[in-house]
Amino acid sequence: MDNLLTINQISRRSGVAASALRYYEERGLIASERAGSGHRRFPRAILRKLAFIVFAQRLGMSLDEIRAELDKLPADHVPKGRDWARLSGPWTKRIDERIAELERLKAGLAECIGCGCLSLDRCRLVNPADRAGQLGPGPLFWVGMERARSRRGA
Amino acid sequence: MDNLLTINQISRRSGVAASALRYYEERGLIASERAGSGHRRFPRAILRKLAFIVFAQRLGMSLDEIRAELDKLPADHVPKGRDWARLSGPWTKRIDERIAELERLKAGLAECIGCGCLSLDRCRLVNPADRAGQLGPGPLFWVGMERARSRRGA
DNA sequence: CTACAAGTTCAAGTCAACTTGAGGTCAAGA
DNA sequence: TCTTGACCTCAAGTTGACTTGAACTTGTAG
Repeated sequence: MDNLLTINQISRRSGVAASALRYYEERGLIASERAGSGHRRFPRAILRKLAFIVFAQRLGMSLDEIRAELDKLPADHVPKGRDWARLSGPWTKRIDERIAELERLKAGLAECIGCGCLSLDRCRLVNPADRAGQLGPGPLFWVGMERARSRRGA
Repeated sequence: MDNLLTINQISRRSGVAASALRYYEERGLIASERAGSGHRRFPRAILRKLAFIVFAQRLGMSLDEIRAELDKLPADHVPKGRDWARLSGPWTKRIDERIAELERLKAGLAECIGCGCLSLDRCRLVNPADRAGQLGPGPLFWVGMERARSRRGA
């Protein structure tokens, strides 16, 4: 009934800490109205947005990236299924890439390490065409690679 | 021929920054002898160890975990293929879990978000049985979850 | 002999995503 | 009236994996 929820109600329902919610607001991922007292009031639809944020994080996206995605949502109405689907459609590719890397690593457990060829400069497994040209500062692997890629805008 | 390499030689051959190598040594992941000058000299076998470290990092392991694994290597001889294999064997499970999660997330892109059911408290996709009981400080997702799990020793 | 590159140590800085703490406001109940 | 509890802001702290900078030493080439 009550369409506006307090920060702790949202926190409980979403599993996201109140401090994190404030942080998300500060970073522009979510917005809130204010009660007369200055307390935040969130529309129920924020829960769906939070679900999206959590989801995207599990895919390894940074908050900046997520904000950019959320900015694509229509401002004139509460986003519906098709709006969300438009955002998340392209992610399938991302997930597939990640799965592919894992499969490669898994294969390497049997092949590469087992057979004894494991060597940084020769092994196609450990050095899959991108370790040579380092990106940002320091070795950025795994999720790190993802982040570096997006920080540079690719 | 020369069996001992300088830190920059190792850095070049491994793609791991010299500063990172010093850091790894400080953290006990690798060891070095010293030349009369006080400069580090690494045996060539260190390259294999570094390959392992890089590999493990791409699997989302922390340096502490990796060190623990490396400590299981025999001290009485340069580790061979079977030694490495014994370490990395159990990881297949880990990788499979990760792949499974990705598959689940991928399925959710079509199902959950598309159909409009996306909701933190109801969705089996976003809330796969562990978001309720939070672990460490703050939301630890994705790799974060992995780390948290191991930090707590499970 | 003098550069200069390559190495050393140690302390401090970086980044993301939060958390924690101090200090303050406000409304409702005993 | 007093207290409790929920909320606020703002600054500073946390974690992991490094990087960067300052100040210094060594080995080698010209």
